[in-house]
Amino acid sequence: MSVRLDARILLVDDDDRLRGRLAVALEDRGYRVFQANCVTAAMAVVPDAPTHAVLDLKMPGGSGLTLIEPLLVALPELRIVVLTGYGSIATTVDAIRLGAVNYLSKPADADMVLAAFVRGDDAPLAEAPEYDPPSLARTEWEHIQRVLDDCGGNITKAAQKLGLHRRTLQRKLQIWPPNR
Amino acid sequence: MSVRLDARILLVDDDDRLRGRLAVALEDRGYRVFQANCVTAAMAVVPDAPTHAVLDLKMPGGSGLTLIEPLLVALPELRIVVLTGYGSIATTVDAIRLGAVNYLSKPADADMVLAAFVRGDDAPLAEAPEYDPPSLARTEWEHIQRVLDDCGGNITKAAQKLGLHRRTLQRKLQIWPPNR
DNA sequence: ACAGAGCGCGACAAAACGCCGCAGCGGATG
DNA sequence: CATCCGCTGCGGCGTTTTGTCGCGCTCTGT
Repeated sequence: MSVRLDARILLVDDDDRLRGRLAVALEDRGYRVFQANCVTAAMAVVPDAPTHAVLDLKMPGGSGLTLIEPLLVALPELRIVVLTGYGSIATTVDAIRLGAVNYLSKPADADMVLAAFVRGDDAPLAEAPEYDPPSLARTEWEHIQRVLDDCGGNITKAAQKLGLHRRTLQRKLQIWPPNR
Repeated sequence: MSVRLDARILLVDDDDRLRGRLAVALEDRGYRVFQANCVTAAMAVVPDAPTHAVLDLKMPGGSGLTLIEPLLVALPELRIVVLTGYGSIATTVDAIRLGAVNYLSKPADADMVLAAFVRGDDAPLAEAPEYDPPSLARTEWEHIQRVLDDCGGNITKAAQKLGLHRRTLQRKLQIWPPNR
């Protein structure tokens, strides 16, 4: 199952570059895309009747969580996916309870976004315990990727947010890309 | 806001020790507690009309996720919290969509469980995502704690699941406990 | 009583890390 | 245009952390 081609997708993210990249990728796949960089701009797109929406959580004008309810009131059929820098259980709970169909952590490409919409479409799987604890190296890698993305690829900032030396982050990134 | 004292709490977990500890702690606080160690045993408690439930995800007889729907059909007012070894965004999404009110990662004590029920009671917060990226050391520590708990405190098993040496885990645990 | 599994810990080499400095490279700023 | 500023990539070096052995101890079960 996949997202139907006549879907109209609304992207809400204050990061112009990331949002732009995602928009292009989705348009390349044949979808109609609307963009907004803040909460108010997002509500202004309502008349265009989007069928799907990607909401960033961390925006200057307010969290994407606050958008979910009004959007669903205006467009009850809207399928919302929440996108955030580093996934947290707490915000996941809030997002889903508010009516989002899925939750993604950055970095997320177009295919991941579309897959997230789909998972919301079909019946809940309600299983797949997939219980192998992720290795320490794996969680470290994922967290580094998230923070790096959150810093817009700025290694220096990411390093200090992660609490390690710039040189060390540099070396980790140099050694690890093979796993990706 | 807190859980009312006449609540009847159902605990479903195959780990007898953990479940037992939680049961005692909840009973000490004055709550009526029912226990079950598998899916079928849990359904057998339905006639006792529990008002709240804590479901473990990883059980031999099947995932706690599969319990959510039938439990809610039988007891529509039931407030369900899902408890799991290491929190995953994917299972959180499934759990909440299936009707759970919250999601917890082990180790979780009685107060955390009760708080989780409450968060399900009041209106969704939908704000304050507290956006400070957790340091690498912090996420490492939390993940280690989860896996360690999942291995029942067995350092040897936890070490190999984490992909590092037993001696190394031992040293990390020796240096860090102050943070806990 | 004995085998098996874990734990705690010492020792030493290998690997990773913190830290300094230097050169190159765009983007502002005057 | 010259200049400053912040970021990157990289080499080197001393320090810290890991990996890997091995030993003795305790606990559990048949």
